[in-house]
Amino acid sequence: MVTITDISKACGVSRATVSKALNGAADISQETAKRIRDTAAALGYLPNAAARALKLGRSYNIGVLFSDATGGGISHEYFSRILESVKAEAEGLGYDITFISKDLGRMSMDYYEHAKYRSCDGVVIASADFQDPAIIRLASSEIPTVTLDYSFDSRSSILSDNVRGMEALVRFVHSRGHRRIAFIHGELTSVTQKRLASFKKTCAALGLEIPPEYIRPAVYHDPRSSGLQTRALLALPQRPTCILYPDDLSYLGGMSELERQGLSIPGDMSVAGYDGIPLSQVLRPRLSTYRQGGKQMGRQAAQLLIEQIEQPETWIPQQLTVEGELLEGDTVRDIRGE
Amino acid sequence: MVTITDISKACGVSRATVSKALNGAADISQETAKRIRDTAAALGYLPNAAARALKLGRSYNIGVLFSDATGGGISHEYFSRILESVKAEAEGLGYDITFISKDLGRMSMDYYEHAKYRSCDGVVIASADFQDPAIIRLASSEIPTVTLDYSFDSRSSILSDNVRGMEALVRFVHSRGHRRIAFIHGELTSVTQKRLASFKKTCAALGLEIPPEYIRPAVYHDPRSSGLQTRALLALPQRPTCILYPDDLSYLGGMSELERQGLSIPGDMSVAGYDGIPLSQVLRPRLSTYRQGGKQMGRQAAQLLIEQIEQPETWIPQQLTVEGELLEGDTVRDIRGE
DNA sequence: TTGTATGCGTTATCAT
DNA sequence: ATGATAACGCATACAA
Repeated sequence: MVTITDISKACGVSRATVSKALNGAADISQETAKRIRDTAAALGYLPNAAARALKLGRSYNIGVLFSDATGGGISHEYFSRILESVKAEAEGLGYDITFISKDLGRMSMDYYEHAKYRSCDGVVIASADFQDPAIIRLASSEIPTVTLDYSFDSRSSILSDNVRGMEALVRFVHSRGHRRIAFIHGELTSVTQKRLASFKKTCAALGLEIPPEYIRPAVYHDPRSSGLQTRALLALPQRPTCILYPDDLSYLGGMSELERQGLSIPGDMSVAGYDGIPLSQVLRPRLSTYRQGGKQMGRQAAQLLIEQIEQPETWIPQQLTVEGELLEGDTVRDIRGE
Repeated sequence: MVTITDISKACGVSRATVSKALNGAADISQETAKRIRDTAAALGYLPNAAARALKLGRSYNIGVLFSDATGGGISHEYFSRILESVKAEAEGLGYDITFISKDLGRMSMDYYEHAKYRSCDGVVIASADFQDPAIIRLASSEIPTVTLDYSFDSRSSILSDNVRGMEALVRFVHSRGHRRIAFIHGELTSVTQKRLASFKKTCAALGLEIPPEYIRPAVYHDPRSSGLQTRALLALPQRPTCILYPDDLSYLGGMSELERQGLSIPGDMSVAGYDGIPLSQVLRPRLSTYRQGGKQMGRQAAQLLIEQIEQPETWIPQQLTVEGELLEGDTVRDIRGE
């Protein structure tokens, strides 16, 4: 391994001089600096991140936290998109990324400890149970964090615009003549609460009376639970004409149930999802859904985090909202005039 | 930050003693060791990975390389599945994972330099252009590597069984009565060569004559190019009755083209994909395809790599083959007797 | 403009 | 069984 010591010997200068030259310090003569840089390149010198981290207390490494417990594993398209954009943005700014998890090998650590152990300069909390004490500990610590789809007090966060998204969906469905709209929602997180409130508010604004049995609880990204709720909705004396699902993946459970009962989409039942993952647009009929700007969310998260890391003095917590886009798709039938 | 120095003061012993006790050295008395461990826990001590890496030359960190140039970005289901299982297995064995890329911030590095810079103990090369000199440099270096779906000489690798997979597909299609089978293949990588050879060999074994214009080049994970090749196949005087696609995602391009021409699947044209990603089984009709054991491949890759890292003496390069599974799906029509 | 000295937190070697 | 010491590679305060 080539170190600054090797370079200093080769150049006949001290290690301090080499270090300064390599870091572009002002108090090194042009020629010396050039000579040093040239031999560094010739020797194939690479800085040692560990030594630097030890010395500086800065690792140029940011943690990314995907807790699979919530079903938000990396392999879900929505999250892998976010991961990809966080990675791209962070790398562009000179930061590597490392996954933060519980329990590394036989050491048992919580998230905060893991991040500390790796001297992460900050952590993007991309998907997690925000009630988990371990998450709260991390978000309350001195480590800079940015959360996605949840806001901790005095912390930065990137929020998908759930209120507007749900409103757009309901208005769209309504515009196609639907009046009996059911909503299968996910676990009662803050995201769900926003969507629920927006659903009710928009329905009220449109003069729709939604019977309580049209609003049903399920689990995000779990087709099975949404399938069961679909069955329950179909068993009602007065069926809805359209069902909104917690997310695109959950819709697949509903799709199976409708298939099983021989009902066609959207002929016999209109449906809509949420997320707008690529999968949804590959289905036939194309799913009506609301696309969340995952890519932009990831980028912004990385930017906000690194900004906080690099300018801690002037930093102020921010809640950024990223807008999505209605994908009309083909699963909401126009029933006006029927 | 709590360091071993703090513990040594609290316990009235030397730092060396603390270090030994914490690492379970034999030459520390039971009671001292216990006292040290207890106060370490009480003080909330965490080892510092950077210091340890600097001292030991081991980082307990492994790199994962997904070069997006090949279109194998993390957000592709096949790769995100692999990433997830590499991560899970590595973490279970006490290793963190870091993405290895070219060009971190304004430093320009190649893959090898990036891995060195972060003192990675090893690298899983999950998706890459294996002709890229930068990849070759990494795989020829002193850093332990495991490649997926490609073998470098004297290196470990995990291979999906492409020969058997293609054979299974062709035999399945043949068993349904198809004799005019077209194959749209990806770029000419070693994987493609195996699939192509297996395709031809199996066809020959079955007594099928495949005209050269039935074998067409496209690009992996690129629906567009497969769509164009589909169009070309449909324009032939003698159309095939079944088209094999480079992968499930590429099939989507073919699907669109068939839709556009008003052809039904599998009524007017039978098709099959490759990979068996979850998406393929959510489509209607369900795609006939061959599922690659991504999860197992990731696990094995991590195991093989860490084995090599931890027992460099007894290590021998291995090529492990992971078998997949035929998913019959509903896109290959039974045309026997027509 | 350059060099000297020191320490970041850890572990390994060698004394005691 | 325990401790003193040095070293890993780097950056910085300070001296020259």
